[in-house]
Parts: sequence; structure tokens; C-alpha cells
Amino acid sequence: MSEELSTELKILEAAKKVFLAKGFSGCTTREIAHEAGENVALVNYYFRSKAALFDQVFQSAIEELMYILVDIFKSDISLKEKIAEFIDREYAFISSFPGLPMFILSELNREDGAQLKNKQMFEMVANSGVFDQMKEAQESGEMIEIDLYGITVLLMSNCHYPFISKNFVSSLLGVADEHFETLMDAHKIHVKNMILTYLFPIK
Amino acid sequence: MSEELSTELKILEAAKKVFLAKGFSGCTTREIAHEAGENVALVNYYFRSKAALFDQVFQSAIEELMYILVDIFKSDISLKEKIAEFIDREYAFISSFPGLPMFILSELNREDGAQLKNKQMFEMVANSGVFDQMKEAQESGEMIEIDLYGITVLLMSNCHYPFISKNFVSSLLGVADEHFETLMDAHKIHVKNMILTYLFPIK
DNA sequence: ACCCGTTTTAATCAATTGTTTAAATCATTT
DNA sequence: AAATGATTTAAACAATTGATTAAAACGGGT
Repeated sequence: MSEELSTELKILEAAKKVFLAKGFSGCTTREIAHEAGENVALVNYYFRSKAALFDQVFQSAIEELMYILVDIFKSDISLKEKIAEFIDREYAFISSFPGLPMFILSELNREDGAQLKNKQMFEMVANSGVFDQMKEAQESGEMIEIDLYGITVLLMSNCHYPFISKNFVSSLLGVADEHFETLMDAHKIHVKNMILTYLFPIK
Repeated sequence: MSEELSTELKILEAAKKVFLAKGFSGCTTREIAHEAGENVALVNYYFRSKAALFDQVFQSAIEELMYILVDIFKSDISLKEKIAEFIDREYAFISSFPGLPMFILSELNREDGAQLKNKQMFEMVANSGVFDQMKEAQESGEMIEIDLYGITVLLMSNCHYPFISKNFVSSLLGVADEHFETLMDAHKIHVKNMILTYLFPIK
């Protein structure tokens, strides 16, 4: 027997779904209320405004995405293992929420749009000792010379973009929806091999 | 002395600028008209509707992005050179229009949004003989086994995403705007090395 | 049964939206 | 200069937007 959600939670869940799919400018409060099966006025009653509700959804989306990073990077494994693990977990996670990367990136691009507030997450990565690990691996020659920006964009590019570009590439190459998951699995293998052998070349 | 643009062109250029920056749902016809310095009614007078104007902007954006691909792939150089050249030209082009990838991807994601109409471009790539070149390079063992999807997503990921994620990564790592171009130049080197050595490993 | 704070509802608000209209202006031809 | 068609303008249209209101319904405590 399914537990009934509170009205506030129903609206929040509906907002997540609708904002993720359509973005802030692409939907209305009425649409969110209808998705939640509640009265329009309740959106403002519980969340003050559309913008405030959006902000709550956005910040939690960011945190969900960053959590994987923090969780892996503070663990007690080698840098190479961390990166391999990150790619695996990132693909698995985004497969469950394919709209998440596009949502975050496009809303960060919107004028007067979402802002990264919670730098706490980044600081947790910084304090995980992973940067020392990087420096060490580079000094020993195990890892190539590459800065934090390069490694970040390299990983994010190859983990996020395949999902972001689904509609584009699929319609360009004529890929059916049911084949997408298989393609993504195959692509992850390529990405892992490519990035790991590039960052950690066999001497 | 600057040549005066026709009203129709002024509106079209303004529409490109505004749509690229804010997307279809993120702007109004009045905003476009104001950017063009023209009366609101002229938008509909020349382009029938906001949607029709958008469609025109979107299709031309797609064509601009695809033109590089066609132009390089039909040229008479080796596959490896084509890929290297593609990365160079893609970075140079997108540096001039940094909003283009995000615009196309996010509008293709929008419900009832933009659709890829012009498959002519893809057919020109298909007819360029580049697929035969791929098959040949793989049979000779010069290139690794990877399908068209894999190679497409690999290239697009590493050429588009760095620009798409500018706001995200910049604010995450605290990168100032004036350093972005330098970072991007450095990143292109990594991307080129990484992709080329992965696809064409030295035996 | 009554009270009282919380939640929910339907109705309404002013502002903004894309689009249309009808009149005014312009440019070209006769 | 008169006439014609194309262009431009200001005004208005109905529909939709985020948000607010006041009254109704609900629920726990006495």
C-alpha cells in the first residue's frame, strides 16, 4: 500500500519533473500544479514564488550531481581507480536522470538564471586530498601534465555530453530509442579506455 | 560608411542574437523587435510568427555548424588529418559563436521544439567517401574498431561541451573570463592528442 | 459541539504574451 | 501632383502569465 505524499512534497516532485523536462521559462506554475494534482494557489502557498520553487529544485539537482564526485574522491583508492570509478558511477547515475546535465547547464546559461550557491561541495572535493594525489601522480610521472580545469572538462565532456546530445545525434544518425542504452554502454567503454590511457600512459 | 541593413535583415539578425542567448521560450517578440530597433508588428509582418522566425534561425544555425563537417570530410586528405582538422576548425568556429552548441541542443530537447529537417547535410557527409575511408582504416588496423555513433559523440563531446559548460566549470573552479580563451586553447591540445592517439594508436 | 489555526479552493488581479488591425507614411509610377 | 502599392506605426485584441485574495473546508484540542 502506497504512502500518500504530503501536498508540499507532491508539488516539489512535480516541479522537479516539469522543470527538468522544460526548464524555468518553458513551463508554468499551473503546469506544475496540474502535474501534482493540486490547486494552483498551493504552489505559492508552499513555495512563495515560481522562482523560489525553481531555486530549491535546482540546488538539489546540483547536489545530487556533485555527491558522486565527493563520495568517490574522498574514498581511499588510487587516483586512476577514482577516475575509472567516477566514469562508471556517472554513467549509471545519469542513465537514471538523463535530463539532469542539460537542465543544469542550460539554466546556468540563462540570464538572471540559476547560480551555483553551494561551493561547499567543491570544498569537500578539495579537502578530500585528491589534489595532492594528482600532484603526486604527476611528479612520479604516472599521470601526464594536465591542470584541474583540463581534467574536469575532459571527464564532464565525455560523461555528460553523450546524454545531452541524444536527440541531436540520434536524429542525425537515425538511431532508434531502444538502441540508445546499448550504444551508451559501448561508448562508456571507449571513454574509459581513452581517458585512462591518455592520463596514465604506459611507459 | 556602414551599409544600412534592410528591416527584414535587421530583425533576422536581432532574432539570431536573442534566440541564441535566451532560447525560444526565454524571450519575447517585443525583445527581438527592440533589439532590431523596429516596431513589434514588423516581426509578424516579415516572418508571420515567432515560431516561423525561430525556425528560420534554427535551421541556419544547424547548417552553419554542419558546414564545417561537410567541408572537411569531402576534402582529399587522410582520415586522421580530417579528424585533426575538424577539431581545429570546430574550436575556432565555436569560439566565435560560443552559444551555438547549447542553443541547438537545448532547443532540440524542447517539447514540440525544433527538429532536424535538413538531412541533406548528413547525406553530403555520407557521400563524401569518409565512411569508406573509416572502413579501410579499420581493416588495415590503422584505426581502432569503433562505430559511427562512437566517433561522432567522441568528437562532439570534446569540441562542444567545453563551451557549453563554461559557466558551470568557471564558477565551480573560479575561473575568470579573461583566462577562458587560454584554457580553451590548452584544452584543444589535450583533446586532439587524446582522440588521435586513441583512434590511431601507434603499433 | 465549539473554537481556532492550517490547508484548500475558486475567483480575481494586473501585467505580459503573440498577434492583428486600421490608419499613417513612404516610395515609385504615371 | 495624383495614384498605387509597400512599409511602418500606434493601438488594441484575446489569451495566458505569476501571484493574491477571501471564503470555505478541514482537523485537533477543549
